[in-house]
Amino acid sequence: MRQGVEEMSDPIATEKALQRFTSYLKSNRLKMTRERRLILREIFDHKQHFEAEDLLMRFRARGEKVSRATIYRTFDLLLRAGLIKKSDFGQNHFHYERRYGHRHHDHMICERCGKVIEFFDEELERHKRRICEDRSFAMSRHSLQIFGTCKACQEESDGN
Amino acid sequence: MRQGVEEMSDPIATEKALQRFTSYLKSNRLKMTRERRLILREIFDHKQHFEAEDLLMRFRARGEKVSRATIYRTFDLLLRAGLIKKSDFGQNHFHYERRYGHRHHDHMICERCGKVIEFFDEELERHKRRICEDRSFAMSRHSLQIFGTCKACQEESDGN
DNA sequence: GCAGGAATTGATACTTAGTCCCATTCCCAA
DNA sequence: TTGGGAATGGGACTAAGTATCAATTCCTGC
Repeated sequence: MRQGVEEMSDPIATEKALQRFTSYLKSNRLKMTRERRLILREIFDHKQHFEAEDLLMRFRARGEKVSRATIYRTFDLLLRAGLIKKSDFGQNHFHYERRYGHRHHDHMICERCGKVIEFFDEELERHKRRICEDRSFAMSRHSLQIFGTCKACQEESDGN
Repeated sequence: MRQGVEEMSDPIATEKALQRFTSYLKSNRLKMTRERRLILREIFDHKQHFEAEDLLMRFRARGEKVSRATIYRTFDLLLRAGLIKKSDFGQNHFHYERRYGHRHHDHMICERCGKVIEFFDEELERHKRRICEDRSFAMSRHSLQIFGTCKACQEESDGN
């Protein structure tokens, strides 16, 4: 399976995220540690989407000592700080994506090549809000995934 | 956590589902077995939503001999036959729901009491289709979950 | 109705993702 | 600079789901 969403990093965003994380920690009387800094940097300096195991492997490959437990614990903090987002792409583990400087969006997932396409549609958002209002449901978050076949894969199979 | 969606069974639907499953099996040169029948009946004679472990426990409680492996294997067949649907409600295991005689719908999940509210909105569906068309993405299925607090839970916390 | 081979099952071992535990180490405010 | 709470590592553990394989069941053709 090929991979998708290789959008690269922005060093300024990384610094801002780091600042935001530091202040989140401080305001909760938690500490900034070497490991937490490493994890945040690894996330914001690299591709948009990532997974826990994936990050662990990258650290190991570089000989950087960060344990699996710390990775999961830090993800949890980053989620609370609103710096990352957790989503389910239909596999048996979670996918994450960095969030700082990224507005909400939904996903299309190609079942053939695994590519993840982000999209945003204001009208769709309005609809979701309206549906909740109609039913007096207080929405905190939502998650929409559309599975199917991307354009490239459709063309590929047409060609054969 | 309280449970939601207790919509009860319709014996005619159960029989139709059984017929459909039998013909699906036949056309794939697979066999109808005691276990497969039991599982399908258990699903269609009971509540709309269910989980693998949940079903296993119910069989065990009744002294009915059906193994975990068979349950998962049968779920897979029922999915292929289009008789059940698999969804993710943000826990670390999958939830399923029967599908026969049920049109597509989305879910609201109350983060406080665990209730699952089904809803359907034609305009929202049209939107999803349009978004895919605009991007030449061939949608096969989609899944929308809205997380938040249901009306009852909101009122409960207002009262305190 | 029966035989026989393919399909299915159950039990258990295994895998994978993620969590728990706790002794040791690290951070940082005073 | 230091004291003590916070955090870490790493291994044990859990939970959901999958693989294996010998034993059993189904069902088609005779």
